Amino acid sequence: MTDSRLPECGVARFLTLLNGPWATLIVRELLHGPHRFNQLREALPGISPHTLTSRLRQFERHGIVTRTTYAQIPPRVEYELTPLGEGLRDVLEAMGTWAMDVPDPAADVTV
Amino acid sequence: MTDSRLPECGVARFLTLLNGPWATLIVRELLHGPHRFNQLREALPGISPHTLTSRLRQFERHGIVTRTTYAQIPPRVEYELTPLGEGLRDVLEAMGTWAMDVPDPAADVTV
DNA sequence: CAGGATCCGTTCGGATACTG
DNA sequence: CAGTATCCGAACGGATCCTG
Repeated sequence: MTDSRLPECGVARFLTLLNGPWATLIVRELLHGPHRFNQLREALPGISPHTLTSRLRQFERHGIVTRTTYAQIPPRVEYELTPLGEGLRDVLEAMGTWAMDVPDPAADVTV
Repeated sequence: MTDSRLPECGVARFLTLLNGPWATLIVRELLHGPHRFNQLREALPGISPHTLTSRLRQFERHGIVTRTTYAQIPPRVEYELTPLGEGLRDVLEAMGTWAMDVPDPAADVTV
């Protein structure tokens, strides 16, 4: 579908910005404050460095997070939400509270 | 990652319920009222019947939409949001309004 | 410690053709 | 009209190894 899906729709834009299952999870973690790379890895069990880097870089490009490097040995890099990224707090909260009200259908074979 | 990602987190649950780029778009369309199958197809340029059926069926299982069949020729089937699905209105709106405030970075090669 | 490079598997979705 | 069946391609993510 490339990206031709209803561009006038904010929801579609949101999905482009936070695509992939890990995106929102990472943001959610950053809502707790600045994190270092490995801090995020520990907070997100199962995520690979590849994926984490990928999402983080994308967030940078969109101005959702900032990357701060401290020139020291060993290296230290911190990721922090920008005010724009902070704005996601209410959105993620809305998503979360809604989802928790959905009963569990138990079986979910999907497709 | 299967599904072992922070089950206690509502956001993760949300992503499981509305997975895939089309999911939220379909719900958004249904917020305008009941739709027939082909009505949704027309409203969502580019979606394939395969995908649409897949998402719709998933929504049914989760109690987000209802499927009503009218025994007539030609067949007539209507999809409608349940009260649970209606609850997504505020969530999608929050997503949309946030996303529209994000400036366009122009280049977005992703990964 | 932070992350780039590769290779590969899974999933989601598109295309097409065919039914009740 | 409203799907279903099949095949296939693209994207996202995991695993592993290596580097500044």
